[in-house]
Amino acid sequence: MQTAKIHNKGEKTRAGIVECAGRLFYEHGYEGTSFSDIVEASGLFRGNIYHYFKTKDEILRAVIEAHLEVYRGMLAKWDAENDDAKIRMIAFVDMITGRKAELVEFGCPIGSLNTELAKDRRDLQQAASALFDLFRDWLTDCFKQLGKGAESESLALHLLGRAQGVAVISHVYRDAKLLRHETKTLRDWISQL
Amino acid sequence: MQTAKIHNKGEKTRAGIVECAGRLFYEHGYEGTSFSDIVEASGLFRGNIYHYFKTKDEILRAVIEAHLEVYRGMLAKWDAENDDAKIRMIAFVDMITGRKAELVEFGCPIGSLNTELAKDRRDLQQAASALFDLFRDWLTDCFKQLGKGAESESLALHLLGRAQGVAVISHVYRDAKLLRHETKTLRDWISQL
DNA sequence: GTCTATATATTGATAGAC
DNA sequence: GTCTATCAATATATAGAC
Repeated sequence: MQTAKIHNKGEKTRAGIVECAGRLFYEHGYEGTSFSDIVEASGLFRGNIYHYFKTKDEILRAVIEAHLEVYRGMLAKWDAENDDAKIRMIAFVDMITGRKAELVEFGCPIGSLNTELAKDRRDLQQAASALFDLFRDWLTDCFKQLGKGAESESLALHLLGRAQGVAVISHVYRDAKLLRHETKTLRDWISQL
Repeated sequence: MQTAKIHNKGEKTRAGIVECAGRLFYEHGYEGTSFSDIVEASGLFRGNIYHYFKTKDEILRAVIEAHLEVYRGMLAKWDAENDDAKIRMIAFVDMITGRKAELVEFGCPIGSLNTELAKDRRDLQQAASALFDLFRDWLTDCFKQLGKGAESESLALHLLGRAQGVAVISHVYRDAKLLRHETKTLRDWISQL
């Protein structure tokens, strides 16, 4: 277990590397980002980064952990703000619309990472799939609260898949209007559940 | 324009390279496939492959062209076999179900290629998006025949996105049952149009 | 914990004999 | 058109001075 608070310069440096690498991995892909890219973007020295992470793979695992933490916070916030499961799921869709600029330019940070890693780095993809699990489980709880019982997980995966489809097609065509239209379709689907 | 018929040994060798590289690109990604991988898998020599293609990028462009040709044939077959647009679109969904084994293991050949190239090789992604265009235009025609008029293209992109979502989520979880369930949902959606 | 220099492997690509 | 040898650049990773 890692503390959220940063106590010394080392942890701050480490967190900086993770944030920097996370952005590069998202914008250029994991294999598309070289160690030297991380060196340049972070403003640190090679040896310095290797002091905190033994391998590039380890950096990615730390990035995934950091993302998990961010998304956990997001879900907790939505849970705290709304009792109604439908409104919570709408918040999920609104998050997609709210990030449309980056989604159109770089794709879904979770989906594109998993898709890349699934090709040749199944070990890392297993770690990255935890990001999907997080939303799948949260959505499953939402559907359960709507009385969907045993089909709740199936519905959660359906909605997750729909969201991925929206992200992929909007990204391929770099079309923010298409993303807006498709998320509207998703909101309508949730409303009429 | 390229002739479909192979007339001499050179064209046969070239076609072999394209087929071989296409399979490797699909299974391991474009960047995940090295030139040496193509050399080994094809059983040819480095210089021999460079005789037919000046760069690895050129091989990918030839692979995209070859895929376009295959899919054009598929669409023509569906058009020839069925007058009803709904049945033709069901054939599209059935194709997904029929290829579920490879989709679950390697993802959608069109979607995963575009997603990878969109990150750092926008020049190549532009070429790869023609594969999406092909299905988008064909589906648009189907919706027009169903009397959907001006919203036909929007519906085509919706269905294309849904199909991508099914592929991504089934691939991430390597779950053929999930793919079957989601394609059933797609068939139902088409039926009730 | 910071910084430099370097090792080793692999990448895509080229030259040129046959 | 076939095949070998090799290049230059880049990749990740390491050793070790400070």
